[in-house]
Amino acid sequence: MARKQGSHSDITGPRVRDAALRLIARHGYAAVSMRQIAGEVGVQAGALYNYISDKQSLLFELMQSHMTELLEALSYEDLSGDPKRALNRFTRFHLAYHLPRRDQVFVSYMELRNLEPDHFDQIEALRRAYEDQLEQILKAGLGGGQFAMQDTRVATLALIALLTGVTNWFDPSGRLSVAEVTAIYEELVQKSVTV
Amino acid sequence: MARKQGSHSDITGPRVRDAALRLIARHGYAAVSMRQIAGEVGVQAGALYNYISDKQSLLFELMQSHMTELLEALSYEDLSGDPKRALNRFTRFHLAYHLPRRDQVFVSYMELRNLEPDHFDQIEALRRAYEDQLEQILKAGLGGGQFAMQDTRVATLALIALLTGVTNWFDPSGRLSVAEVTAIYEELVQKSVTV
DNA sequence: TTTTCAAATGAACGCTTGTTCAGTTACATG
DNA sequence: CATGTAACTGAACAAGCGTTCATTTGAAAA
Repeated sequence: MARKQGSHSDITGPRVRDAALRLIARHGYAAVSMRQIAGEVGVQAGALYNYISDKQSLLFELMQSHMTELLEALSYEDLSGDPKRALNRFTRFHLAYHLPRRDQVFVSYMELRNLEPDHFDQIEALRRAYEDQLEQILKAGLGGGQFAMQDTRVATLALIALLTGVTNWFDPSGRLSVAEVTAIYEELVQKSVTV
Repeated sequence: MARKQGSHSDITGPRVRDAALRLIARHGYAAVSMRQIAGEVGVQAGALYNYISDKQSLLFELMQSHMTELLEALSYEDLSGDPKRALNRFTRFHLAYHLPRRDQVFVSYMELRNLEPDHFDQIEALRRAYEDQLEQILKAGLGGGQFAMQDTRVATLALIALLTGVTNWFDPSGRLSVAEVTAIYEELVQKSVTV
């Protein structure tokens, strides 16, 4: 067989990335074979190479697109003005963006060690840019007297770990809704740095 | 060659686990081969099977011993009495125990998905027991009026994520000492749940 | 209807994987 | 000094790996 109906390149391409993302999130980059990804898509392994250059690039592109899309989405948020309001906005944004994208988050945070050095550096730079946005808020609040903390950099990393950790346990069909979880995290975050 | 000097079984055994722990923490379970572990120890791959039954059991035993030792160490802490003091003690314990054991933490938190179902269940039960100790403190403080939070379970998971995240960035030769980092985290944790 | 070519197959490539095991070595014991 | 055996080697196994490529397919264009 070759292609079965119509033109496929604009359909199969995204399907390859979707399948790879899901499988890698579940089993890890090294544990997932190209043949598994191909099987999920419904093609032979060789066909994947019409859409990716190699396995390593596939991983990098998944992580890179997650990070750039995250940063772009954040850029639409208004984080100026009152630091308390900005911190709440950041918290809400982070949860709203990450909770529906648990596979992306998993891959982006767990597979860093499987990136080649220069791919790693690129992802790290994007992550750092994201963290810096939060740190700016904390610095503003510290300078303005609304916040109190011993170290804005450590507080930034601590709060991002706290916020991102939600993806490890949140169950959309569980006890709590996204709105309820968001309210809980908002309070924890707010209080942890407030005077 | 066979053995080179003296009896080795009580030396090589721990060396196998040490090498496996370090390599798996760096590269991931699926990415590390038995030959790499053997090479690190200085033996051939076949010799590993004098000390482990198979690769999967090796991973499980690494994670299990980390979790049981963690729980045993925690059992020596006095977490009764004033919830505020107990929470500070828990925070200090968590950091003091985890910071010098970054490889164990990495493996225990990242390789859960590579465990077979019943191994996974056993590790999850141990983790849950650890989390429950923190939740008891939060519940006591909530009942006693020292703490305020919307949900003790979510707060527990959030605080553990915050505390464990430190292992991802802490650098013993970096800007901050363990004592300084501990002080920073103590304040963040304390404030996040205080009335 | 014929031509064209994107999209896929499926076999093959050299290499690595976890694991087993007969054989070898060197130490401890009698 | 001889013997037993713990500790290890090194080869082998079948299976799977990422990747390449000549070939086939079938729908769209002429």
